[in-house]
Amino acid sequence: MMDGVLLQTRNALLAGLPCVDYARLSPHLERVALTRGQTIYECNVNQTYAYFPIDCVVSLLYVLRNGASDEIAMIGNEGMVGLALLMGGNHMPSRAVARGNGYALRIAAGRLRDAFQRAPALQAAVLRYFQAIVIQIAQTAVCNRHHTVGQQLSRWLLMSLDRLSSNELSMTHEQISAMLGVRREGITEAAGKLQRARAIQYSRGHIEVIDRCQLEQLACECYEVISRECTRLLQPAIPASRVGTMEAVRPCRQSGR
Amino acid sequence: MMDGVLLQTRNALLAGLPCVDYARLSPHLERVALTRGQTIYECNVNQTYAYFPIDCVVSLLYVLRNGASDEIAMIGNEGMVGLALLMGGNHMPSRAVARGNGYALRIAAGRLRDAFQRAPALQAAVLRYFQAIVIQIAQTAVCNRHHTVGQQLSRWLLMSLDRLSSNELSMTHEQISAMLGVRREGITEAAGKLQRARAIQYSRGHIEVIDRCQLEQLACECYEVISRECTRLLQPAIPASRVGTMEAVRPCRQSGR
DNA sequence: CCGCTTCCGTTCGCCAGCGCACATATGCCG
DNA sequence: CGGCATATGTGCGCTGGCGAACGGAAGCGG
Repeated sequence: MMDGVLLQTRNALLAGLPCVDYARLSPHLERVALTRGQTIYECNVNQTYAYFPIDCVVSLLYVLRNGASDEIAMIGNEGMVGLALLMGGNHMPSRAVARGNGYALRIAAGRLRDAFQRAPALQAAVLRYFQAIVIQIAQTAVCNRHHTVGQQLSRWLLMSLDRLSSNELSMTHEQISAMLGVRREGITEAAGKLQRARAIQYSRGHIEVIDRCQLEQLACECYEVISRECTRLLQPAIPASRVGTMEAVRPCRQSGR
Repeated sequence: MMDGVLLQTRNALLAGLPCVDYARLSPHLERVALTRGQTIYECNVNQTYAYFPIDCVVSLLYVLRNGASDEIAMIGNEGMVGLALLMGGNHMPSRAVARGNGYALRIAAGRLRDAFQRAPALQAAVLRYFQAIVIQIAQTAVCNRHHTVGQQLSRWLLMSLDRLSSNELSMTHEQISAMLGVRREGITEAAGKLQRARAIQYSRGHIEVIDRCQLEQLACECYEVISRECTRLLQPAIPASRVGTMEAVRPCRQSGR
């Protein structure tokens, strides 16, 4: 429990809270290990805990009747998993899955609801984050409709990178295809192009991004929008005294609109 | 202003509030006319008023750089327009457009924020509604990826019907195509099939649904999910004393999951 | 070192939807 | 009633992505 304090500041949402609010939550936060592929929430099942990822990414996945799936949002240490629990719906028609091994801080639903009511800064931060998620989902919808697999893959890689501390990720083409809701072959082809363009490099479930800027060129405008809105909505909530705890979250891009 | 009370109860979100909270808002609500095609919020511009539709539908539209567009959510008298204003982001990268002539109640941003903080029931209702919107957007994303234009058109018609008091709507194929993010010809073809199947009937910008059940058969599972979650999330907030004011909102379907 | 599983590469036929072009048809307005 | 803008119908070639099938290749465990 001693390392709890250190760990909590690694989640940007928590790190951005004023000390007083943070202190209110702190005793109820519990560090838990998440394992690759672990289902955190099942579809339409009440969410009993909320999770604040520290060093792993969680995907919100829609699964259709015919087995097809589609990632609608990804959550890293910039946010939290379990919004339905604060919104009052208690559950969602989507599944939450950990995309890698790592840790998260979890808190019981009731405790969090309580804090949400009493701590205005927490409420504000969560609501702003929630808006960021909405924008992410909406942009995904648009992207699904209008952009090619190659563009979507680029966007997805960039978004993943923003939520990881390294520029390497462990996912097979098969797994990525389930996220983007396309065929495995489609990913193989698109990834092949990116590799030939020396933007990425991969082998048997390990992908490394070696030219991030090129990836940004190849991605559609969706990435830029999501990225911009995400920083806009998360930044202001973080007091100056706490900056420096979330380097990994900040994307490297610098372009205007 | 005398008819204000009557009108307010025609918006389900307001109708569901306890009298005390409703009374707090009431003096600040102002009836405004919305005209077909009117832009209520422009992209990335601060939202200064929130709107509670009474007898018209508002679309949230994403517009891409190349001019393509895509409806990500539709809002009728079951909800409100202007969530970004309560979420703290103040604006969204999408546009809000009125889809027909009608009325809405509007309230200044500050007043609503104030009430949101002081009236727990309002807060709860809005948050639950917000979750319903999220689900709608997410399902749209999935639908965009996996389903045919015909299925999507059926879903879209059903969703529109649920938000109108009649089973007739004024939209050209061209306009619908902008909503679904497809070609006009695609809509013409899909609508033609629906008409030949005697599910709908249309002519020059007027579409009438004549066999709703068939439409439900032809739509993808997305409609069912959105519809179910929408009623789940809106229903419980409405005290028994107020029921009967929102017949038009309730869809006619009866199937289980 | 061998065999097996998993992952990636590639091909082929197919089709939904695109973009374009143009042919009607219908209501509206003068 | 006649012209005109708008709405709808239809055809054509094209392409991105699908589904299925199969071959090679890299790791892993025995």
